Amino acid sequence: MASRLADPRLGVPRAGTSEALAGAASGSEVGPVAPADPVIVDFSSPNIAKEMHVGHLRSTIIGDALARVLEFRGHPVLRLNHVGDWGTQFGMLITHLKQVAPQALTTADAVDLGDLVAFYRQAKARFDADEAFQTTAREEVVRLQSGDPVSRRAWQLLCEQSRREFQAIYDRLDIRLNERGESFYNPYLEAVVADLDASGLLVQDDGAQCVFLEGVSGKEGKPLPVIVRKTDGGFNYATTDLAAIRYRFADSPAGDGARRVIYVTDAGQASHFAGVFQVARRAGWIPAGSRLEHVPFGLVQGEDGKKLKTRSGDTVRLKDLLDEAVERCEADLRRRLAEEGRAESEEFIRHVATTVGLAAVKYADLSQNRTTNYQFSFDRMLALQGNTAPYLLYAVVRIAGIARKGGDVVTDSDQPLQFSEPQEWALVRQLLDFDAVIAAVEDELLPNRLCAYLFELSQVFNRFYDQVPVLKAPPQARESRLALCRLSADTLKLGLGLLGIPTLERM
RNA sequence: GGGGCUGUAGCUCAGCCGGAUAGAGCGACGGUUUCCUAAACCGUAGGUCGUGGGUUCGAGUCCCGCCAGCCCCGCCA
Repeated sequence: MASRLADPRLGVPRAGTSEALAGAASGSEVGPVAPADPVIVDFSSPNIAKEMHVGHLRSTIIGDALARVLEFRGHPVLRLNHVGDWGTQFGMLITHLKQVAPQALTTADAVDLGDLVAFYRQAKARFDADEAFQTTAREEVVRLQSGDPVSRRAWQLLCEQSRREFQAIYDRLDIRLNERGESFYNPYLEAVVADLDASGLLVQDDGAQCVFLEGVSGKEGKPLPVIVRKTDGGFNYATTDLAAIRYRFADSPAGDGARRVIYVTDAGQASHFAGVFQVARRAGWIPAGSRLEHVPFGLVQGEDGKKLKTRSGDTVRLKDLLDEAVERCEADLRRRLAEEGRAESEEFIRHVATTVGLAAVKYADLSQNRTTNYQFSFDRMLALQGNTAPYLLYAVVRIAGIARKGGDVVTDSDQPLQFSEPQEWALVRQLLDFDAVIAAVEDELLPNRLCAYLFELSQVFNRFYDQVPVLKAPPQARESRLALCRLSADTLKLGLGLLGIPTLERM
């Protein structure tokens, strides 16, 4: 306990160092310290010219939390936003815009993202219905991919427009990401196919170039192919994903030199990644001892158990969803303040509502085992009791209240800590589990384990708070209890921080 | 047709790679406030772990069959 109080890392060893000794001294059993291998977390990944929706929310929140945990453990983490900024869709969109809104392709800010989404929809409809349009669109893709300046400029404008919109969301959620879209891998696609050919994996089938998968059979018992070059000579997303894997594991400067690559996408892509991973492995692109992992998550469903939609049947925009969470939170806070006769500044109310609202959205998502579908409910996530963000944040607030009224805790007190009550021991036991939980999350990539731990910690703390006096305790017990409070607060703040959730002093 | 995921209390979910009487929250019912924010705490009721077999000293957990829901399956990403 004493060593934890003096340790800003709360007993979690940093990978690749000998801090495991410190962990052992405090009685933890984290096991051998992993080397500080470079890790890539590929997450969020929205598509240009489309709006972010709840599907991106899960990837963004889970990916960010995993990246934070891995960073905290001492790994150099590259957070990659593999945005959909390449491919047939741009042929469609640019062709359509050239005809109906050419200014959008030459002038910045001529259209906003909402317009783009509408244009995209129109373009897609024409593409599906009109063969001539389809041909023109495909030609446009070829022009873009071969670097035609007019196409290139149009593409850049579209990307910038979308990028600003995405960034607003990321800023709001405090998410750091490096954009490296599909287009980045364009120069490597030829080499990928050449490599596969050289290793004898490439097979010409039905006009397309494929690699046939081992152990996976499709219709009529034929092996399932991964198509890396289409009949028309173009590449597709599998080629891009392969190029990305190859680049990410390749040593610098021709690559990222990663030793663990993590993809946070919906579970629907599981078989796609399984196929692509197998091809990459057989091509010899994955160094021995490296980990290549798909971190799948389930669908976000409405309370009816179906895919989440607005009342009018549209997909829910992420921005609207976050707004509503904050608005509901603010309304609830104002009602509560009125009931309690508390007067708080507008700034306080806005700050608390924003923090709690966004925390609730994040926590609701992270606290579930990601592999299952997840039922989205404002009422449940904003509930003040139960396994929710407000409950955890409230525990932190209670401790802050003690600190305000009880002064500072002496960090290097000569007095040995003394505990007598079962509630104290329960809290001690829970606090000492923190490092093992972090190690488990690092290994299993399941943020809900950390959530469950923090919820239990809050419960144990609330019991302690309710049943054991702190400030009114006799001097020696008081010091020990204040130390428990401080370590509880530190653990909650650090743990929530690793989930991307900031805490409050008052709420 | 092939493959994947899921099925645990009325509801939403845990259950950490088999180990003791299956856990939590919500909801229901009943309590607690001259005291550090009651956004809390305490208690009661509620489950043949989808189903049928098998492996094991021991299965919610592993294997097989079946049923139900969702998702994926050659040139979209």
